[in-house]
Amino acid sequence: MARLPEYLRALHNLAETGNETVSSEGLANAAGVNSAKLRKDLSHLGSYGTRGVGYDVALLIEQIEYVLGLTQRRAVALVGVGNLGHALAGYDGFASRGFRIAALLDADPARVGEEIHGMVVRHVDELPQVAAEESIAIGVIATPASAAQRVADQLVAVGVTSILNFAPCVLSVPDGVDVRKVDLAIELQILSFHEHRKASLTGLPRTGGSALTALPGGLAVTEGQEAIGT
Amino acid sequence: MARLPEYLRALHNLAETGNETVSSEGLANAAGVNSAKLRKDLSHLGSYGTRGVGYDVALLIEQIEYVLGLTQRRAVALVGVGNLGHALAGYDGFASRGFRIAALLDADPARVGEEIHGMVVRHVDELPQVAAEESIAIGVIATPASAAQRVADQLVAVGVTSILNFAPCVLSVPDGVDVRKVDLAIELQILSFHEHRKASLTGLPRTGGSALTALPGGLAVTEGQEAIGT
DNA sequence: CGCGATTTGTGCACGTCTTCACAAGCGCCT
DNA sequence: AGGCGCTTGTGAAGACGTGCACAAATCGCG
Ligand SMILES: NC(=O)c1ccc[n+]([C@@H]2O[C@H](COP(=O)([O-])OP(=O)(O)OC[C@H]3O[C@@H](n4cnc5c(N)ncnc54)[C@H](O)[C@@H]3O)[C@@H](O)[C@H]2O)c1
Ligand SMILES: NC(=O)c1ccc[n+]([C@@H]2O[C@H](COP(=O)([O-])OP(=O)(O)OC[C@H]3O[C@@H](n4cnc5c(N)ncnc54)[C@H](O)[C@@H]3O)[C@@H](O)[C@H]2O)c1
Repeated sequence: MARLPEYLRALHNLAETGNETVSSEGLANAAGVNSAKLRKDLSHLGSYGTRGVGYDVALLIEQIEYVLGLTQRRAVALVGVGNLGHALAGYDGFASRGFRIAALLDADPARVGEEIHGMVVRHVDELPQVAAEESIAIGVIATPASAAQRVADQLVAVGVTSILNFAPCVLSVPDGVDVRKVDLAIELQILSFHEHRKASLTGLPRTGGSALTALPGGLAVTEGQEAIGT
Repeated sequence: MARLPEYLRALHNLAETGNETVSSEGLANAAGVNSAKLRKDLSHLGSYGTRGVGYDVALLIEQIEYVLGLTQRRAVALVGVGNLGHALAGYDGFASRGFRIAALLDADPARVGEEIHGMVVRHVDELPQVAAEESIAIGVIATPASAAQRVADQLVAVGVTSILNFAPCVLSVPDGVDVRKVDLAIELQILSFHEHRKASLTGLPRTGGSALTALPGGLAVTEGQEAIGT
């Protein structure tokens, strides 16, 4: 499930504060989900809880990390060392979560050779060599949208089967290749939508709203963390 | 729906390439979704298509932008002008998608006063004044996780009801406040999970796998763009 | 004017996810 | 040893999202 990483982070926090065990309710709170949901999720990866006690934090971390494939530190290739790429290259959250930036790549000759956080930027056409040197598990695309598809093709060509795409466009990849997208503008627009909806509700409490704003049941925006109680 | 922004982007692309109308299938392809799903989505905001012809691109853009509340350019306050904050501040995708960075805020005195892309960084404690100057619609948190909850509280205190959180932690906010989270590590871990699963399947084709890797029906990871055909 | 090609809008069925509620199990205390 | 409180694991029901398949509607053309 997509919630496993969330649980993992919460578990690490708990481990740091000295907790040995945690109840489903406690962990659910820390991860911001329903406790029944959490129990069902965990039950899917086997039974690692003790009734009356809870889950062993260390054991659970181990199990989740195994399921997520974090037992091996995966190599990440970052393509596009611009505005965003610089920030990503300097992000320590990679290393602390089981990943390692193995290469920085860019197409701009002016950028190639530049050293960022101890890593030298190489040209994107060197991708085959980079992949030969060490197995790239994940490719991160931080180029403009116009170049994203081409970069994706290059990544796929050297055997990368997982891509994280920051460019605002859809990528076409062969079967067996996973693509996940992070699009800032989409997130903002979803928030804007909610703002608009909230404004319509408070502003015109009785008109019923147009068919556009007051949709039947409200437009469901999936995956939202949405208004966790105080 | 959360897919509306995706449609909107595809529509803008189509408009730029001179298309007047688009069929549900065409737009679905451009947005990477099923055509039936797209039609159902669009039908929820009223009927703006013409049978036998398709949808009027310009009209549809207008309608979606209205639903998303993009008719007014919303002001965004960015809190935490560090590594990531700098990249965000320089991102032109804000402006081109209906948003405007109205303020840059940070707690570090060394950062306050710094000028980034024509905007001067102000202290986070000036948030009330900033909010008074102009109505902040959305707050973006790009601070370390340890400060995120505090910043969220400050944002809520000045009336912000939509928050985009880049810090890897769950935020507690009152009812009526929407929070969306972008967590890079989670995205990578989901990809890692798929990598692990793929490796298990090809490596041990017949063992059936442990209960951990070969879950019944496979673990569903929602929202994935996942392997769109060539 | 009528007909066929095309495309939308939607009823329906199916699978998935979510949540409640509770029995079964475990540990602790007496 | 037994009882009691707490917590897990799960069955069942409901809500929800998805996709198929088709009727209704529109346009262009003869
Ligand atoms: N800056 C942000 O905060 C931000 C936020 C969200 C999404 N994005 C998206 O991330 C992408 C990058 O944004 P940015 O602000 O860093 O842009 P940028 O222009 O600063 O950087 C893009 C980099 O990609 C390189 N590049 C171009 N074509 C390439 C190719 N074919 N192969 C390899 N490298 C290539 C360029 O040389 C440049 O260094 C854009 O698609 C943008 O929409 C940016
Ligand atoms: N850098 C990345 O690529 C990246 C990617 C994903 C997520 N993140 C997350 O984004 C957040 C920021 O990352 P970063 O690399 O920019 O870190 P950073 O340390 O470079 O920047 C953090 C900034 O927040 C400021 N800050 C600290 N406390 C504050 C407060 N109470 N109020 C206002 N400002 C405050 C600091 O002064 C600093 O300027 C972190 O939570 C990180 O996990 C970063």
